[in-house]
Formats: sequence, structure tokens, C-alpha cells
Amino acid sequence: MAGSTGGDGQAAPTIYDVARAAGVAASTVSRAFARPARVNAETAGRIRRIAEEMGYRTNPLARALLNERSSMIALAISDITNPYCFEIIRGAQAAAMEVGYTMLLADGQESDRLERETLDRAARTVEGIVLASTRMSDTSIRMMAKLRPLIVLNRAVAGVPSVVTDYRHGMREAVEHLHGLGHSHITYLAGPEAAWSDGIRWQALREAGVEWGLRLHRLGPYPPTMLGGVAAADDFWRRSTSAVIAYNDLVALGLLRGLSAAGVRVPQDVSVVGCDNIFGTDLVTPGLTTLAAPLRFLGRTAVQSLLALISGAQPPVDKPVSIPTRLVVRASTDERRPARLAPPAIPVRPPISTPAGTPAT
Amino acid sequence: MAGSTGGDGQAAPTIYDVARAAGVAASTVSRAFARPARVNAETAGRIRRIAEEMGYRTNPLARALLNERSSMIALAISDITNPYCFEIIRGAQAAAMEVGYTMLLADGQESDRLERETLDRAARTVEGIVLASTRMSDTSIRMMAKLRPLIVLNRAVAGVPSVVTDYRHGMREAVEHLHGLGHSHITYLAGPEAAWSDGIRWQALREAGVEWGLRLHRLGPYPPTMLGGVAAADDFWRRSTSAVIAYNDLVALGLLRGLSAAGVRVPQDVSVVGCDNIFGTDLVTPGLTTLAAPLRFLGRTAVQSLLALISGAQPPVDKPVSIPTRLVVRASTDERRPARLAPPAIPVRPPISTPAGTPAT
DNA sequence: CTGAAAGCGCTAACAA
DNA sequence: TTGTTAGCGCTTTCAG
Repeated sequence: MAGSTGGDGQAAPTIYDVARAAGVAASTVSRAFARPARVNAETAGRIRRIAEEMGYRTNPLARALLNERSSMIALAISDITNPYCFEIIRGAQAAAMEVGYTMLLADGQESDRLERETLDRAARTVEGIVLASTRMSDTSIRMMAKLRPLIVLNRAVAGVPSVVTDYRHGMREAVEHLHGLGHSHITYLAGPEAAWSDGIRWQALREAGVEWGLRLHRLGPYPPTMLGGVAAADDFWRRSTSAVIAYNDLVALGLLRGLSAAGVRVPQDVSVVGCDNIFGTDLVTPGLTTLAAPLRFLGRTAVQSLLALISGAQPPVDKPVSIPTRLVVRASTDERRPARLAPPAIPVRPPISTPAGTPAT
Repeated sequence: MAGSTGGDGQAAPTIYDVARAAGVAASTVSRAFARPARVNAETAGRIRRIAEEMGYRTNPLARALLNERSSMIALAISDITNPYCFEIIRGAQAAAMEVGYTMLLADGQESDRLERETLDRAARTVEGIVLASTRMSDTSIRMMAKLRPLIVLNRAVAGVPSVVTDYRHGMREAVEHLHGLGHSHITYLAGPEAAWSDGIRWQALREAGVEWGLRLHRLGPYPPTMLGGVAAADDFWRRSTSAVIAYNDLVALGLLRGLSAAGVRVPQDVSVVGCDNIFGTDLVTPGLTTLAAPLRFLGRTAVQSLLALISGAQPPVDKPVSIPTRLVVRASTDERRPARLAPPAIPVRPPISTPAGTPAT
């Protein structure tokens, strides 16, 4: 048998088919689904039964054409493979599904152009957009926001409602933690300059530094990847402080690898702190102390805000919804050892390998 | 100003607006975009320019209503937070984007019912479906496949075209590797019984065992998560062999953790092999030896097959497209040490802690 | 090469 | 409570 490969069985029944079978008008069928209260209970029941039998499903496209209610939202992500996104996607998806919405995924593949193109195509189809991580400029975002209800995640754009992580408070906690361990100098490994979250983290860090009387250094920017972290290890080598806070966990993970390859021990020689608490941070040895962003909750909150926006709410466009962080302390941070000021005796600095093999403990 | 929060600026221009502005009929505008060859070159140019100026974008919904060509495909995933999925999603998304398709993400959250519901809703909207990891039964899948062009990933369903990983060959390689290290007994930690990939891996493993003269044991099934792996460590304790192959990397990772907590050394006491090569396998210490599935390529291939199917190709429904694996050897496998037969002297087995801050994937 | 008209499946008005 | 009608924005005939 030729295999019923294609998906084209008999045409799907339309609302008219159901109406005919039930001996009512199409609008009645429509009502039976949308506003059962406005239909004779018995009739409604019969219609629903017949529809069920015929395997009728309302065509969302047709509905949307009329209504602008496609029951779809778009989630824009600049790089799907970043573990940072996974939990956000999950949270967003769950929140959307709960209210019968479908999620359309727009991965910009780290390209501003691709991202806008995708979003442009999707914009007409969806009822709203969540920008979860984006390469787009504030201006582009504002234009997008004019087109469709839109929520930005972890970024503040004037005039556009957003949901952000409370890094200010979180960074203070992280610095307090390091201060408590006896560190007096902290190096910050910066992320992409264009990233709003890099700016806010650095700023929060500096404020916290003042508050706790610590000296801050800044290195970078580095790509927000493990490779970026490995490169950072290379630079950090020169002017190392006893504690580092990395732009995000990937960088911190790469840093751990780079330091380990260079024979620097964590936490004995250096304490390392990451950001986000992504998958993998407690897999590595030592486990990474990190400022945990409630990623799933962020995704969920963003979608819920978006849905509110869609149904006409007027969220504050200049006071982002702020979600608290939690400092997850693992083994990568420890008391400052006075001994460390003399760097480990390594005659020739070994080449720092790209993340191929394993970190040699 | 009250903040232009909602996304409702002036209504988007329709094809009629453009037609009027250009002084032609709507059908001409339509043609100017779809079949420029059939329009006077100059007119076509003018129309396109005007359309551009007005910011006209064709409404995909309206087009789809008429055509059934929504330029959307659905990717169904049973659990988005499983790192196994990330690269698949990425590959699929890239392939879709390349040809101007948008991807709709259907996360079933590990529930058969949710998955079908979501898919059911999406089915009408999309041109085709990729089932990347699914809790659905063969029967449900076949029904789905009747409704829409559909490709299954890493699963063989009679009558439905699929793209699978070549575990048969891969497992042979893994066993050969362990055999080469001097292991003579291998324990397989089974995944969910319903999972096609569990069946195929076990079967491939047994065949390879026969071929290389190794004895196989089977433990489980375990949930395909880190927690499952931790639990497996608990059982494995009893009848440990010198080598283990886990259903997937998450289980292997959990196993590493459980063994480490119990004082069993890897690879000195036990060699561990995982499956898939997900993110994190080279983060852990020791690095996990794993049978790498080309996840991104799988996603890409599945989408490409789907697109072919949509355009009327008749792929073989009973011979899945098979993608080769690659054995990634890291530190978790090593020569069998004769000494290990005497288990490490641990008076009281320490409690095996659950992974603390891990996303319970 | 271009225009007019019909209609995809649905729902919101309005009428009965 | 139910039916009738019109039309969402687009494309595809079919005439011109």
C-alpha cells in the first residue's frame, strides 16, 4: 500500500457541515461553542455532540481573521541554545497553555536582522509578543511595541512594559556574601556592552561595592558564552583579585575551566560567582555559587503580563515588574586565603584549551 | 501621555489600501508579490514601492485561510526543559527559518493529554508537524499523521515517516569501547518502558554484547532524569558491574552524582557511558563518555523531511532516515581495575542526596 | 497584462 | 433563543 503519507484525508468539516447536520444555522453552532449560555441548553448539547462525532474543530485561522484573536503569542529569543532560555521558555509555554494560547518561537540566532525578520513575519499572526532576550535596539523594540502588545524581559525600555530581575538587591547579596568571606576586591567579567542586563549588573555591583567597602574591577566585555569565560580566565590571570563575579553562568563556567587549566584553584585561590543558576551550575566541580534568577517564573510572569496587556490592562510602562533573586551558595566561593596573594608557581603558563576535554581537577 | 502601551496604532494597511494608492486592482497587487512575472514590470515595481512605503505586509492568516499555506510548522516536545531538546529545537528552527517558515512550539509537559490537546489546537494552523519527543501512542500518532503531514523523530511508527538516530551502530561502538578497556559485564540503566528509544537501545546493546562476548544486565526502568539516575545509583549498588550504560545523559549524570555520594569512584571503580551528549556532559567531573546524537542535525533533518512531505514528496514510511552517532570518549570510562571487585570500604552507606538546586529535568 | 467577483471558515451585528 | 447577512484580507478564477 502506498502509505497514507500526506496528511490529506477528507476535508475537515466546517461549521456549516455541523450546522447542516444539526439542522441549525451556522451562527448557532458558533454560539454553542463560544457562548453556550445564549443557546437553548438542549440544542447546544446536541450541537456539541454532533460536532464531536464529526470531528469538528473550529479553524483558528478563520476565527483570527475576523477577530484578531489568534490565540497565539510569540516568544522571541536571541539564542535558543543558551541554557538561560530553557526555563524561561518552559515557564512561558506553561502560562500560555493554561489559558489556551499557543506559543510561537522566534529564535533570532543572535542576529538582529534575522530576529526582526522573524518577528515581522509573526507579528500579524500573534496577539502579542514577549521579547525574552533580544538583540534589537530600543528603537526597534518601541516600534514593535506600537504594532503589537509587547513585554520585554530583563530589559528596561522606556515606554514599554517589562519584567525584570531585581539585580540590584541580588548583587548586594552577592557582594555581602563575598565580603563576609573576607574578600576585599572583586573583579566583574562584563558581558556584551549592548546588553541591558550587563549595565544593570555592573551598576548594581558598584553600588553594593560602595555599600560594603569593596573595590571593584571590571574586565571585558566578553561574549556571554563558555568560550568567553575561557578567554576571561586568560585576562584575569594578570590582575587577579580573590573574587570574581561573571556576567552570567556560562561565562563563569568557562572561567572555571580556564582557571583550572591554568592551575588556579577555585575556591582556594579565587572565589567565583555566576548569574542565573542555569542547568549545569551544580554539575561542575566545584559547584558554582550563583545569583539565581527565577527563570521559569520570569517566563510565566512575562506571559501573564502580556495576556493582561492584550485584554486591555495598562501596566506601568516605566516601572518594570521586578522579580527577586536568590543567592545559591555552592562550593566555588570560600573564605579568602591570605596565602593566595602569591600566585601558584607555574613557570610557563599552560595553554588554555577550548572547552574540549574535561577540566583537570 | 498615557503611554502607547497597547499595540493598536492605526490599522495595518490591507491589500486594498495598496491597490487604491497604486491605482490598480487588488488582484494585481497580489500578483505583484506572488507572481511578478505576470505583471508589467514597471507596474510591479511601482506597486512594491508603494507597498513598502505604506508598510504593507501580507496578512498570513488571510492567506492561509484561502490556501492552507500558513508557513507554520509545529514542533512537539514532551519536555522543553530536557537539555536533550535544546539542540533539536535549534536545528529545527534554523531549518524552518531558512525557508521562511515559522515554528510553533508545543510542549506537552510530559503529559499525553496536554500534548494532544495542544497539537489538536495547532494542527489546523500549521502545515505540518514534527514530533520530536512525544508521550503519544503509536495509534494517536498515526491519527495525527492522517490529519497533517508529520515526521517522527527518534521513534519508528509503522506507516509514518521518521528520522532516527542509528543506535544500533552506535551501541556497537560503545560496547567495543568498553570491551577494549577490559570490561566483561555491562549494566544497562533502562529508561521509560514506553520509550521507543529505550527499546532500541537495549536491543542494540544486547546484539553488541553477543558480538563482543559481553554479559548484559538490565536495571530499571528509571525516569529519564537526573533524579532517576540518582535512584539508579541506589540499585546499582547491589549488583554492580564494572561498566554502566545509561538510557540517556541525564540518568548518567544522576548516576555519577549518586555514585560519588556513595563513595564509588568513576572511572576507577565503575565506567559510565551516557547517551546523547547533552550540554553538561563535559562540565561534570569526570567528563561523561557518551554516545553523541547529532541533535541539531536531527532537528534540521526532520524539518527538511517535513517540508519535503508538505510539498508532496513520498518518503519511505517504513524505512526511517537514519543518522549516525559518534562516541565521545571522556574521563568517565577507563580500564577495568581488577581491584574493584572488592567494593570500597564504607561502613554505613551515606544517604544519597537529591540534586539540590538542579532544575529537576 | 489587468480587473471584477467569488469565496476560504468564521463570528458579530441585526432581525425575527 | 435563533436565523440572516455581511465581511475579515487574501487569492484565484474568469472575463476583458
